Amino acid sequence: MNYWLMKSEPQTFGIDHLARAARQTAGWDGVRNYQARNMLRDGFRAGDHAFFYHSSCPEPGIYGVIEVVRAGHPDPTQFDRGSAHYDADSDPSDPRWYQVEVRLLTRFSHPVTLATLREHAQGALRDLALLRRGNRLSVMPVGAGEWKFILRLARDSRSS
DNA sequence: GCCAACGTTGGC
DNA sequence: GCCAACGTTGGC
Repeated sequence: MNYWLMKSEPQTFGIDHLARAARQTAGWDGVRNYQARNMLRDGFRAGDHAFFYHSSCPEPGIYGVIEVVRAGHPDPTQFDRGSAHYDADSDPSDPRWYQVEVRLLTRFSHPVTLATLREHAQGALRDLALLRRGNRLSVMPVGAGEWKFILRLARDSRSS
């Protein structure tokens, strides 16, 4: 099983949206970055887990855990003229953009904030892609050790 | 709203 | 292929 971190702006699609979705499942669409696309297409497997990260909001951080229920497949919004993510240059016979389908597993009662993650930037989370300077990837891998460590932070913040 | 950092575009 | 201009991301 692989571990990931997936970013979204809660104004657009946050963990509450996923919680209210049918079967608490949704396509993670709209990713328009080639490096992220490659991970969605080639790296994600059904059964993988991911942190749901909220960006560009009052309290950036990890708000819960989601599970990949369907591996990479073409993102339908690229062919939808009405979509903000429509891509006129994408060829249906050779789609350019991919999505995965995710299901909500756990919503943390308190988020693991970016500030908390940064407290460990020199320690257990020194290799976390999220904390790398200038990182703008919306999808990124998380190591097994980092995963466990962050889950522990979530548990600790719950009891505080 | 500001700004740093990065990706993409397009002229050459 | 280079690189300047531009657009986007995302924290603050």
